[in-house]
Amino acid sequence: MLNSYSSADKVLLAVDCIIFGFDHQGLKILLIKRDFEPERGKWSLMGGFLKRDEILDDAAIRILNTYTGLHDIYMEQLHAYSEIDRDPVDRTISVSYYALINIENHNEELIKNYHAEWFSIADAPNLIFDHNEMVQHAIRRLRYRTSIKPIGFELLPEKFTMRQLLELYEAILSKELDKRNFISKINSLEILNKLDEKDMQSSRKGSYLYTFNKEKYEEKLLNDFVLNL
Amino acid sequence: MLNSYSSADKVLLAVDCIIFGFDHQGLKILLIKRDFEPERGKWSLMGGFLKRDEILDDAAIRILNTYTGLHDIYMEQLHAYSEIDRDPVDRTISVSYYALINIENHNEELIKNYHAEWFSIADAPNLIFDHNEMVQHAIRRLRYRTSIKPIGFELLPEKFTMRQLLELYEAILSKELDKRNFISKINSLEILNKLDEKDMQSSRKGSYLYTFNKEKYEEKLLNDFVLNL
DNA sequence: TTTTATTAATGTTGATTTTACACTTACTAA
DNA sequence: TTAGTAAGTGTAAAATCAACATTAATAAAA
Repeated sequence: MLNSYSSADKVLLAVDCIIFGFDHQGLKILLIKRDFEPERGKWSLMGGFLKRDEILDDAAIRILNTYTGLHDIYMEQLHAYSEIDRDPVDRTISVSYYALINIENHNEELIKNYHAEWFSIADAPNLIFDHNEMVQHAIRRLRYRTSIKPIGFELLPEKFTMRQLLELYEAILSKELDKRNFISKINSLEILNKLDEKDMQSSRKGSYLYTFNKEKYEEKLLNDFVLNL
Repeated sequence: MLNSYSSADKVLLAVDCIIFGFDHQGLKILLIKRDFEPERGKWSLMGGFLKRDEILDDAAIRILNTYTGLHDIYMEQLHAYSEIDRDPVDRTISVSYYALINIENHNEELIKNYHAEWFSIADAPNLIFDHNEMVQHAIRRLRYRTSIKPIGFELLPEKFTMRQLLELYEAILSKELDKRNFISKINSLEILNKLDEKDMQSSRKGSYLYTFNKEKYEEKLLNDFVLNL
């Protein structure tokens, strides 16, 4: 008798994505200006509804792809939000995901079409519904992840300087780090390849460029560790 | 126009609870034998459907209360599970919660009526749907929580011995801990009150009983720390 | 009453990790 | 040639962690 759940209430299930990027200005999130009611014209996370034949992870991937054109992005489920009136239209439960992307890689055109914009974490506008809370939650999770997994591959360009990596960690943890201690800790992880090439933008002397050593990096991703920065 | 979501699919939303307890045999979970189809007679987590006028946290509290009679229990949301056919009856997304309870406190009668039973983590039976995965996930989360928050208040009786606390941590982390190092680390947190009273069950000498210093304990709960055990 | 058996309680030391800290180098542009 | 700028590098003191064994208290048995 496959109808024993008939008395239970069905609800809408949404997925909202907190998309993190990083550039010289610091940690950023990608937001869109809603072009439908309610709250048309207000800023919002990127979201959508779960489809009947879709799992949550795929819905998150679909939504990210719709607004950025990106594939194969690191995403992680965060939390389900269920306040009764969180969405005034209909009872909607939202499951949030966060994604880490290389800010240079997204599709500019899509971003424009959707009235999307990157905002620094610090001066992001007020968001609709409970999206502010979702963002705060995502930042906490990202900070935690930083302490047990290496980070950077997803948020930095292919080639990057030590300073960029340092500033990324500083942005995520929102605290200053000691340059020498940071470098020696990162080096002890052995996840970087030092290139012969230098980046000449930042100084006359130029600073060496690095890439991630993908094998080592992924090995570290598998086994949690504690990285005290 | 409050009908713009009309095209989206609605789904059933369930809540499943992983209920942890602890006694001299170690870490346990509370399971019930399902008395309805599908999978009648199989072991399962305690679950139920989200009601239209209810938030997820409250649904979890309600479900826990239904099966144990307990109120005011530490619970934390874990994860949303959404595989298409995870429940063969109808498309159901389940949000899992885990709870920590004092195993002595539950209502025996309720447990009996529902055919519920405590199982050691190690030899719990196979569970329906994706409930095994939920349990594994909950154990990982519990382990993590142990490393950044004090634990015990919720799982131990009011008065307990150092040995009990040690064994609780050993059960959660599933590794042996050095007794002296453990005691000095716990003492350095200053979250325990040592009583004049002794427990005479365990030895001829008797061992001192402790209670948690609620204020200090909750202060530590607020501020994450790292407890390397 | 003495002995025995059992678990509780307790501190130290060496090893490791973390933190704090400042000068020299390399290069370009003036 | 000089001046200016960020890059690159090492050490020592402090804190924390990990390993380890003996004595104390008591009840039960002899």
